[in-house]
Amino acid sequence: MTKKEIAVNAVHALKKEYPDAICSLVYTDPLQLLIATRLAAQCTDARVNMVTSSLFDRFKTAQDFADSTPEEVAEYIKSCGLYKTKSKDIVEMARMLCDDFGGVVPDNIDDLTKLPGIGRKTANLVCGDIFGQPAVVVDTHCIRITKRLGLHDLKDQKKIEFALRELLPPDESNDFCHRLVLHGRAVCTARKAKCEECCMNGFCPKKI
DNA sequence: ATCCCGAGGG
DNA sequence: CCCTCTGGAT
Repeated sequence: MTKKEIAVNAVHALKKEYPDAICSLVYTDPLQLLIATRLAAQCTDARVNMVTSSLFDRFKTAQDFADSTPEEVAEYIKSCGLYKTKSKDIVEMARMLCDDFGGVVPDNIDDLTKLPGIGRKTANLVCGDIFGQPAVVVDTHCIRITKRLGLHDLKDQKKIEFALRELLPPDESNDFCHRLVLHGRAVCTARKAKCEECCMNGFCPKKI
């Protein structure tokens, strides 16, 4: 089976298994998704949702964050880990949003990745979920599962993103990535993948 | 001990 | 490419 055939099979199998490709991060506007995704680094989204609940109660706009300090933001997000860089990034990002983007979250990868702490994963997620653009969100689950499926044997996140872009239908890629996260948590887990109950067991080469 | 919807620097 | 940042859960 070619990589493209495996990719098409995977898209269909996951669509059937997870009909709604839900983002499990809780947010009500673009800025909240931007921040929640930044907080998700090396942290479960369940915990991210716990801290953003009170964080977004205290800070409503980019200006609110810009007027604060990394020290204050850190108090809210400490339990997410990596809190020094995250809190610094969030305040500096908010200040750049206010200074250079009118306090509005930009709608393209190039501008988003100019923001401190915003890399390709977060930028793609925002472009896909907020602005409805074709996006390939390469996170830890995406990297692991697509590798096991034999869709690539790469390590560099950006290379994986572009490799998958060649294999996935543009209008399917965003939902596909969301479903990889759901599948990565429930079945194709990092430690002991539950291949017996996997909907892709029939065609996955299991390159674990 | 190892992993969690990463990003930036060397 | 690699490493580091970090608390919490398993």
